[in-house]
Amino acid sequence: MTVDCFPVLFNDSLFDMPELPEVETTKRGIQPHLEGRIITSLIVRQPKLRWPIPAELNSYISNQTILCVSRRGKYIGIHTATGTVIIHLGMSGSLYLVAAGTAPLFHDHVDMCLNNGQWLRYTDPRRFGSILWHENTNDTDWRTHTLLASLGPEPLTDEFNADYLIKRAKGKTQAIKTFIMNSKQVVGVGNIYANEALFSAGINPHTKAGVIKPKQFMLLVECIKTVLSKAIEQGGTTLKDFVGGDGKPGYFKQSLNVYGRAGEACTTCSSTLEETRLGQRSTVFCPKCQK
DNA sequence: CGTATCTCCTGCAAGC
DNA sequence: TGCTTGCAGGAGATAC
Repeated sequence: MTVDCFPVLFNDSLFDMPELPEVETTKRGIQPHLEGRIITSLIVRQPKLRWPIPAELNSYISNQTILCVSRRGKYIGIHTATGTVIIHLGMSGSLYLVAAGTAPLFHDHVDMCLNNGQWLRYTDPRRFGSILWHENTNDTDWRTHTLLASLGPEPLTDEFNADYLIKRAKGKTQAIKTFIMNSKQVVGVGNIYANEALFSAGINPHTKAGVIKPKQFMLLVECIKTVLSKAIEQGGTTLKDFVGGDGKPGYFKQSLNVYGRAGEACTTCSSTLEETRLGQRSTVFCPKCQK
């Protein structure tokens, strides 16, 4: 049996959490298997995701050729001539290719059947993800969809720089951590990487965004770019172990300095890392290194 | 308008 | 051992 499988899977026995690097890795992984293929049908076993999968989606995309696959923030777009399938992985979603007919497990909610004997399988235990449809019109593309229209810049582009962030932060009383996690300011900075970037930049997560100095913003921007691009290079990370198709566990987790290390020693100064809550999110920082 | 809180869901861990 | 409870989190919805 030939299983031309996308070689990156999450270990489903462990908690996993797609952040921007995982989404980018997923997009890169599935892209070559999808582009140019024809969608023969869509099998929906569980339509109840964050929003219902459109009931007519199968009829919209059947017999359509996949023109390209793209990413905006944590959204993946699968583009056809008539519109775009918009997929968000939520907190526990994953996408990978299986051989046609592969028996689904309980959380394998959707299969997009292709004309080459492969199915793009969507798995999502917590069902926080979404699969939506944006129909093409004359003057719009998928980025004008309600969920994408007001997204901030991509963190790894030049558009995301210190000048931009300084302007956006001016007068803001919001904590810097929740500020950079707001997708209207910049997309793709999830909880893990927000914690890590603020540690690298030496900024206390509680600091009001508006009082941060330009030089600190320059450093913060660099740290965000570095932490995200490193993770992408390494094929993404997860909260626990990340398993590649070659069977080797991921190793980026081992380079996390603060996330998941509350009560442990700071890698820089050996102080005990503290944990607090910010915006209902676990926040870990070094009280000595991050002022 | 800006900001904080609530909410969806399930798997896992801790506590009894 | 088996039950209950709490927690984790992306990001839109809701409430100030």
